[in-house]
Amino acid sequence: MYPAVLHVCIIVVSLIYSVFLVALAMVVKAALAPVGSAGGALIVTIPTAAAAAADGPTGTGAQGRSDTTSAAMSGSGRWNWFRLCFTCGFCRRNKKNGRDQPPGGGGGGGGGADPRGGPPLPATASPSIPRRARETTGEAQPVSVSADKLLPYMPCFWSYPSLVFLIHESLQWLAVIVNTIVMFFIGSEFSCLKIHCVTDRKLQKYTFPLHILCLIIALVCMYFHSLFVNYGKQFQKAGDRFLSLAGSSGTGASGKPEVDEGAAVMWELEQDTLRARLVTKDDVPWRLPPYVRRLDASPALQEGMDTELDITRRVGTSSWSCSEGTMSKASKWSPHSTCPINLLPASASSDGSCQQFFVAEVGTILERVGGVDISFDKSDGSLACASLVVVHAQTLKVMYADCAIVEMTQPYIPGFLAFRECPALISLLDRVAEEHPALAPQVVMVDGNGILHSRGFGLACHLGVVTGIPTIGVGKTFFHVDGLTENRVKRDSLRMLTAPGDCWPLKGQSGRVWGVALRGNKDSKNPIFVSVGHRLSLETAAALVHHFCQHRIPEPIRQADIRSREHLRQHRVTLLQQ
DNA sequence: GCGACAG
DNA sequence: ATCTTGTCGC
Ligand SMILES: [Mg+2]
Repeated sequence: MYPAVLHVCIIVVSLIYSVFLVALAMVVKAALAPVGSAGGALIVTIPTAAAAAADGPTGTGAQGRSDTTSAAMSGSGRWNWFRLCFTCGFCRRNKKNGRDQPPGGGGGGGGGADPRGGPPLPATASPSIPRRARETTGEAQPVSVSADKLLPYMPCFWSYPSLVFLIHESLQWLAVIVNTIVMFFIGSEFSCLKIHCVTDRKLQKYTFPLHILCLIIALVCMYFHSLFVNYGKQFQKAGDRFLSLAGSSGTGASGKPEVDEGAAVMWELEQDTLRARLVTKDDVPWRLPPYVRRLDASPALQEGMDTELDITRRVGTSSWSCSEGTMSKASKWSPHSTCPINLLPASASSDGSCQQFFVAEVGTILERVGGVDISFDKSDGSLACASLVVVHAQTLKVMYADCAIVEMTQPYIPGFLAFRECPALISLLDRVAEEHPALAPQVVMVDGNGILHSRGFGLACHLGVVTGIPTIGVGKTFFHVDGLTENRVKRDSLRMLTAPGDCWPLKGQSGRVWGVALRGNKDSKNPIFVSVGHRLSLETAAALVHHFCQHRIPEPIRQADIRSREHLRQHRVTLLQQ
């Protein structure tokens, strides 16, 4: 019976909430259009237990403000106010604003208050009300909702899956509403539950008016909420699959992009010709700095790399064959449908044509390590921002950063990432070599695999061979190849990688070592996958990547990721403002 | 036979 | 790759 009641509540609240949100969004959107850069916010205040007990129930009130800098919050309803403001999708709690919760939270006993709108813990309710209220009003920061924070979230608001949005938010809202209702009864002293206990040899009397019920309901809500947050992605995926299934019967054009098989043949040919120039051994003019520690597992890596150089077996199980260019029975294209691979790399220093970046570098010590990444816009598939960052090897400080808004022409097709991302990255590398040659990277870490690839030639190899710069491939998720599956690799990594710097070779069914799973950080339990790009051995690459692993992602790639995303956000703002 | 599949 | 909330520890 109780779940049914809960279910009805969720549905009712969702309906009201959705209507409210749509109306609100339309109003704000219309109001913002002529104003331009001035922001707007709608503020809804709901009292919490402390405020209600101190001032009596004030109910909910809505105030519209055009000048956002003068918005003030009442009492300790701060968190609830914050919650409402956020769920409206209008402002986002950023790091600078986050100081409303003092970092030294242990200083007061009031740290037990539930920030999610649930009821505060009983022990802190009555004695800390005045101090807490004073603190709150005293440091009540005017919450500024500036236009550049507000505008980029409007499209997201519309594109957020409505079912997920409703369930997700309504569960939290239910807790807030129940809290409010119960607080109303508290204000009128409807009923009380009294508990006496002894602490510090002193009799304490606590009064919990309906708090227990409120607590139970809120806990149930929080339970469902956490359940939903955990499995939200899977729900979303299932929903997408269902929708695409339902849609495909009607339209048929949804989901993955169609692969032009003629282009795929051309791409495979290009990969094969470029792979002839690939160098998988150390072939660099500079030396590794002494502070870059070589990893312990080095001998195993070297042995595995050397033994399996002439694999001609077929990787993958697809029936597609490229003999004579006949795409016989392949209705669907697959990245693992490959020609027999000849993974014979060229001998080191086979051609000197790639040396234009290193004329004056002979004998120096490695100093500048680059990282590249591209961020995308979901609403506009062709809009993207490519970024190149150069990080100093010893200080890990950013020496050079460059972003460029680019237009993507090719879709993402597994196995052919290079044909989507390489042009933008090459132009960035060309630009730094031309305009700031002293800052040009000596190595580039690429957000994508190198050798670890269904055809043995991933994005990092491609970029390295085309530009001639030594590259390292760093993957965040595993790319299935040669009988290695993500589940097994993750499980083994969890078992084997215990200390930072631990790595183990990814040896496939054929015995070839495709790369290493590396645990860069003490805290990151899932590894990154380092593979050879160009002109660097696997051992050197892994040691270098580990040296930059302040976080799970090595610093150059991480910075490029962050900066490209931020640049794209700014670009979206300027686009929307004009 | 079908699904998996870096960013 | 993209969307999102929320918590925790250094
Ligand atoms: Mg990337």
